[in-house]
Amino acid sequence: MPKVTDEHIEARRSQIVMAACKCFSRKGFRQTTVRDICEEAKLSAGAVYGYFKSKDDITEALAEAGRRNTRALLESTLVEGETALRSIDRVLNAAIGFVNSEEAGESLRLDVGLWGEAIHVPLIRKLLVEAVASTGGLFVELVRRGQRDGEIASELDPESAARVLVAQVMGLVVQKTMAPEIDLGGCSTVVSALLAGSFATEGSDV
Amino acid sequence: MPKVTDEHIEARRSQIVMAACKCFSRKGFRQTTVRDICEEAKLSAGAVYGYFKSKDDITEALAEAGRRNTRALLESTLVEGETALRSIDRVLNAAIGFVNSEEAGESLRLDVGLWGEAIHVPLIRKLLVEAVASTGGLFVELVRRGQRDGEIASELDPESAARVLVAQVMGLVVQKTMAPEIDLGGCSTVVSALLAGSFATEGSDV
Amino acid sequence: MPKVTDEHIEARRSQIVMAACKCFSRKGFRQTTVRDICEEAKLSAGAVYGYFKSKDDITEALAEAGRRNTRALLESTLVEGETALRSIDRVLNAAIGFVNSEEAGESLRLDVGLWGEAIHVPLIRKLLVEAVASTGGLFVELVRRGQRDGEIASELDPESAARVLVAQVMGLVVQKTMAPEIDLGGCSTVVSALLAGSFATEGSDV
Amino acid sequence: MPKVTDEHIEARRSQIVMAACKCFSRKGFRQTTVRDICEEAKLSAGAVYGYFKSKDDITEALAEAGRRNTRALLESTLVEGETALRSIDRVLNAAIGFVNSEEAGESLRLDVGLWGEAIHVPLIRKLLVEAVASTGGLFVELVRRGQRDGEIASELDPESAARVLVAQVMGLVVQKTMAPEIDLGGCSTVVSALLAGSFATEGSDV
DNA sequence: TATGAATGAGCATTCATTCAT
DNA sequence: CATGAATGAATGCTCATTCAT
Repeated sequence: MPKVTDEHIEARRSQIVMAACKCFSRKGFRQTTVRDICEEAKLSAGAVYGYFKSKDDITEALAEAGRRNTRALLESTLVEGETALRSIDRVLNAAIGFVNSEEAGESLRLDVGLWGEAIHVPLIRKLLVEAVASTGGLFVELVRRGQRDGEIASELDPESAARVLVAQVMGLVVQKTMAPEIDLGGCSTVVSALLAGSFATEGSDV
Repeated sequence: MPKVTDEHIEARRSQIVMAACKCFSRKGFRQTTVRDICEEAKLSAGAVYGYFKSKDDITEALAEAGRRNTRALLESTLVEGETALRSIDRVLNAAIGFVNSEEAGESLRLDVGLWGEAIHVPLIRKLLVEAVASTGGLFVELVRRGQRDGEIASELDPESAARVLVAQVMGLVVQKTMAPEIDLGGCSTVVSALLAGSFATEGSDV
Repeated sequence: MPKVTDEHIEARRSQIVMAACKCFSRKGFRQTTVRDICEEAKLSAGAVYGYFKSKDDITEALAEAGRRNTRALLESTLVEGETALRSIDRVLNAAIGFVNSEEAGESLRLDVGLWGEAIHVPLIRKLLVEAVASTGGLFVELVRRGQRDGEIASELDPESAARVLVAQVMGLVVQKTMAPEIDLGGCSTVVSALLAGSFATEGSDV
Repeated sequence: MPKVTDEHIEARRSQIVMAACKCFSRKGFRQTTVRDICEEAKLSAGAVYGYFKSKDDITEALAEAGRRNTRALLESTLVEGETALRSIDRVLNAAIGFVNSEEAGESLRLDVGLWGEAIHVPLIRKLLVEAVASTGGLFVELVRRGQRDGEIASELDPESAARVLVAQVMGLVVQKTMAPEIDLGGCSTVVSALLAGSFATEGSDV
C-alpha cells in the first residue's frame, strides 16, 4: 500500500496540475476558480485540497512543471558534434518554430500568464528565474564553447549573451500570444542573420 | 457649472489611472481591488465609477496610456541625420538602458502584468497589439531605410526584423521584472555586436 | 417674488411627481433611481432635493396625487337625477371601461405598485386607505340612498357594500395589470348582472 | 454522497423560501436584503446561493409556492354534490373568511407585494397570471355547470364571470392589507346577496 | 436657487477553503 | 481517502443624499 500511495499521489497531483493548466490557459489566472479546476480534473474540492494546500500552491506546481518541460524541449534539440554557433542557431530556430506552431498556443498563453502572475507571487518568480537560468545555462555553455573555439567574439560576457538569446525567444512568445495570427517565419531568418553577422552588410558601421 | 468640466474630467481620469498603475504594479491585477485604487487615488468608490464604468475599463485606460508613453519614449530617442543602423542601435540601447534603470521597475511590472492579462481580456490584447505595431512601425521604417541605403541585408523582411528587434527588448523586460537584481549592462554590448555583425567572428559559419 | 415662488414651488413639485410617476410605472419602484426621476424631470439632483426631502417623500406625493385623480374621475361619472342603483352600475361600468382602456395602463401599473409599496411605507398606506375611504364614501352614499328609496336590500351594511363594490374594481385592476391583453368587456356585463340580480336565474337558491 | 440529496435540496429550498416569505411580508421586497433572508433562514450567503441563483430566483420560487397554496386552499373548500351556485358562494365566503382572519395577514401582504413586483419582473407576472388562471379555472367550471343546470344566467361569459369572482376577492385582499383593522364580516353577506340576486330589491331596475 | 461631483454605506454575489459524513 | 454542502470574508458596483460652487 505504501508504494501505491506514492505513485497515486503523484498521479493525482499531475492530474490536477494538468487540469489547472488547461483552465489557466483558457481563462487566465484571474478568472479560473478552484471549482473550474476541480471540474476539469473531475475531482471534488476536498480531493484537490488533499493534494495541494491552496490555489497558489497549484500554480506553483504548474510553474515547476513548465520549467521541466522547457528544459527538456531545448535539450532534445541539441545535436552532438556540432559547432557551438550552429547549435545556438539551431536551438533558437527550433524554439521560434515551436512558438510559431499552432499547438504551442496553449502552453504559450500559460507562460505569459505565469510571467504576469510572477510579479506578485514570489515563489512563482523564483521558479521562473530558475527556469530562465536553467535554459540560459545551456546557452552559456554554448557561448563559452563558441568563444573557446574562436567562433564567438571573446569579449562578450557569456551570461549576458545567453540572456539576450533567451530574451529573443521570450519576446516573440509574448508577441505571438498577443496576436496568434502573426507568422514568425521571417523572424527565424532575421535571427540567423543576426547570429551570422549578415544583418548589417559588409562595410556598414554601427 | 464652471468651464473646468472637461479638464477636470481628464485630470480625474488621469489621477485614477495613475493610482491604478501604482496598485497594479504593486500587487498585480488579481490582487488589486477597486477599493485599493480608490484609496490610492484618495477618491470614493462612487467618484471612481463616475469616471470609469468598471475595473476593466480602468485597466484599458491604463493600457492605452502605456502605449502612448512607450511610443513617446522611443521617439524622443531618435536623432536626425543618423544612419539607420546607428539609430536602431541607439534606440535599442536606450531601451535596454531604461529597462535596466531603477526607476523603470514599476512601469515594467505593469507591462508584464498587462501582457498576462491580455490573454483573456480582448480589449487589452487589442491595445497591446497596437502598441507593438506602433513601436514596431518605427523599426520597420528604420530597417527599410537601412536597406535602401545598403546598410542592412536587403533580403530580410522588414516587418520580421522589426518584430525581432522589439522582441529582444520585451524579453529583457520580462527577465528584468522577474529578477530586478540582474544587470543588463552586458546585454547592450551583445545586442550591439549582433547588429554590427561582430557576434560571430570573421570566418565562422552558422 | 413671494407669489411667484409659491406657484413656482407647486409647478416644480408637480413636474417632479409626474416624472416619478412615469418612471415608477415604467420600471417599478425597486428599479427607479432618483437619477431616473431627475432625468425624466430634466432637473438636477440638488433641485429635486430642494422640493422633496427623500425618494419616499416623492412617492408619498405621488400617492396623494393619485388619490385626487381617482376621486375626480369617479365624481365626473355621476349624473344628476338618476336612481342610486343605476348610478352604481354606471360608475362601476365606467370604472371597468377605464381599466380596460389602453391609456389606463400606466396609471394602473402605478396603482398596483403603490399597493405593494404601501405594505412597508406607513404613510403610503395611510394615503391609500384614505383614497379607498374617499372613493368608498361615494358608494356608501349611493347605497344609503338606494336603501332609502327601496332599491337596495335594507339589511346590507352600506359600508360593507361600498367596500365590496370598490374591491370589485380593484381586483380587476390587478388582473388587467398582470395581463394587459385580457379584455374586460364581458366583466361589465357580469357586474351589471350581479347588481341587477340576474346573475342567478329566478328560482335558483344559494 | 448519501441519498438524502434530493430531499435535502428540497428542504433547504423550502427553508429559504419560507424565510424569504417572512422577510418580504415584513419589510417588502425593496427593503429585504439577501442578508435578511440568510439570517432568517439561519444559513450563510454562500449556502443560499447554492440553492438559488439570485434574489429574483428566490422571489420566483416564492410566487410559485404561493400559487400552489392558493389552489390547494380553494380546492379543499369544494364539497361534492352541491349545486354550482352554492359552491361558488361557499368558496367565495371561505376565501373572504380567510382574508379576514388574523393569521392570513402575512401571506396577504406577500401577495400584494408580489402583485406590485410583477409589474416589472416578467417571470413573476407570468406566474401570477397562471395563478389567476388556475384559480379562475375552478370558477369557470362552476359557472359552466351552473349554466348547464339552469342556475346561472346562460348569456354570461363564464370566463368573465370567473374573472369577476376572483377579482372580488383580490380587491378585498388589497383593502384588508392596507387596513388590517377593518372587518370583512359584512362583505360576505353583501357578496352572497349579489350572487343570490337579492342585492337589488324585487322590481328595482338597473 | 440650481448644479452635479462627491460621498460612502450598503447591496448582491462569488469563491477559496473547511469539515462532517 | 473522497465528497460537496457550508462558510463568510471580500469583491465590484450602486445610489440616496449632501454640499461647495
